Amino acid sequence: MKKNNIGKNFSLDSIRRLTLYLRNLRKIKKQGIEVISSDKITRLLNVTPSQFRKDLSYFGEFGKRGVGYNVAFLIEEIQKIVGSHIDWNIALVGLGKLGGALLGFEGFSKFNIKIKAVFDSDKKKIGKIKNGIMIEAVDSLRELIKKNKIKVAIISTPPEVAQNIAEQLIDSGVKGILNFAPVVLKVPDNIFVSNVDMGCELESLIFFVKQAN
Amino acid sequence: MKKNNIGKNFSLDSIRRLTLYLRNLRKIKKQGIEVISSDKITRLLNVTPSQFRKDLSYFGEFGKRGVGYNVAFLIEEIQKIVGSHIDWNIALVGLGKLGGALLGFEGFSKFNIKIKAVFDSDKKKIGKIKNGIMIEAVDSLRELIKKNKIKVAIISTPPEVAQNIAEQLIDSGVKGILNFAPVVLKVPDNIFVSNVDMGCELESLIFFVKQAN
DNA sequence: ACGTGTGAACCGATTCACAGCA
DNA sequence: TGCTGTGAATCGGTTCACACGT
Repeated sequence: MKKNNIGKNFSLDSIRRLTLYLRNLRKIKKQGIEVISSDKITRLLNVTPSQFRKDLSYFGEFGKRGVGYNVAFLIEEIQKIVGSHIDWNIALVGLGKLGGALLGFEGFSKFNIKIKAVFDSDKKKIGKIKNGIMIEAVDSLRELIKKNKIKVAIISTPPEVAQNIAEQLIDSGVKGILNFAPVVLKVPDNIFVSNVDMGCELESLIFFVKQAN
Repeated sequence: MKKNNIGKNFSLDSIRRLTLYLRNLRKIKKQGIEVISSDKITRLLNVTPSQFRKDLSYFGEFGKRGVGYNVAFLIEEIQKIVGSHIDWNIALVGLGKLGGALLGFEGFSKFNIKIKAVFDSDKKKIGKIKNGIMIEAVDSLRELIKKNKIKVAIISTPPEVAQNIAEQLIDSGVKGILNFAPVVLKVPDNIFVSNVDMGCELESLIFFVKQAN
């Protein structure tokens, strides 16, 4: 039995898939299914059974040979692995259209992610309350990030200011950034950045569609 | 000299990077820089020089040995490769907060991507004009997608209806889907789907932040 | 017999290192 | 000399195939 060989072999994609499994296991549980095999669950997910098993094997043994996985148990265990059994507070910087959409996005709460602080530079917005949370001035970003010990933030600002915001965030203790601004952020090695670049995404999709005629 | 060995070795990521190069080359051009080496440009992009050169090599020879790349020329050539020298019409299905943000997203126009049709099922929205485009009923999706010969669509609907919408789109000739709904779409092999799953993205980011303490 | 867990084989993408040309 | 273009080497992630436990 191997346990917690963290940092060994698993990739970012393994973890992304774990979160995907988690969401789908919850669906499966709601349907009243109590035990499921790697074969059955992965048919819904565009993942191979062996990849599912391998992803889990990095963190322990959760199944029963000859039987499959107990759905409720596996949900618990994956939650422990990815950490979504505990609330996690994040910040959102830039409350334009996209920021507003992210603030209202229900998908985060499924993972116990709470947007705890929201920042914008527009004086018309500052001080107002949206989705039950007060919009703060970017000027108070450092102070509030530190005070709330926030470690993860979303950047949905215009591209021109994204690098500067990133630096302020990192300076205040943030270790992970989900970046929606279409720029490549320059950050130290110990900071995790995940980019969602919708323009590039769509453009490369169009490329493949053209290729295929 | 090798040319147009399309379908040979390049990956989805190669193409994504090409679109990234394109955007950054435009910035570089604006700064008045006329010639740039793979080494200089990739310093800004978290890409290695050899990867930059390899990505381009799949499509031709665009640089001068001992010199570098002519910025304006390279922009032209990459535009030809990814196809953003010609307007490309897409559809948007689901005009919630996220859909609204996408409709107003300026990043698409840089790649000459135009949202040509917008659909929603909310009767209060149908018939209204937003960002200069009329919101259509989902009931007329098939008809309008066919009529406008739209090949690429964005799904930003609630997860429950995403699969059904995808099927309608594919049925009407759509070959590529950018999916924001947090579900795994089941589609035929010849259809390209790119998923943007913000919940999973953020959750896996949190995982790595936790790991690192 | 059945499905997991996992080392080994495989495969594809990245990086290396150098030949080739300005 | 300097930097590109690219075959070869390397690296890492996925899949295979089977031993193992139930």
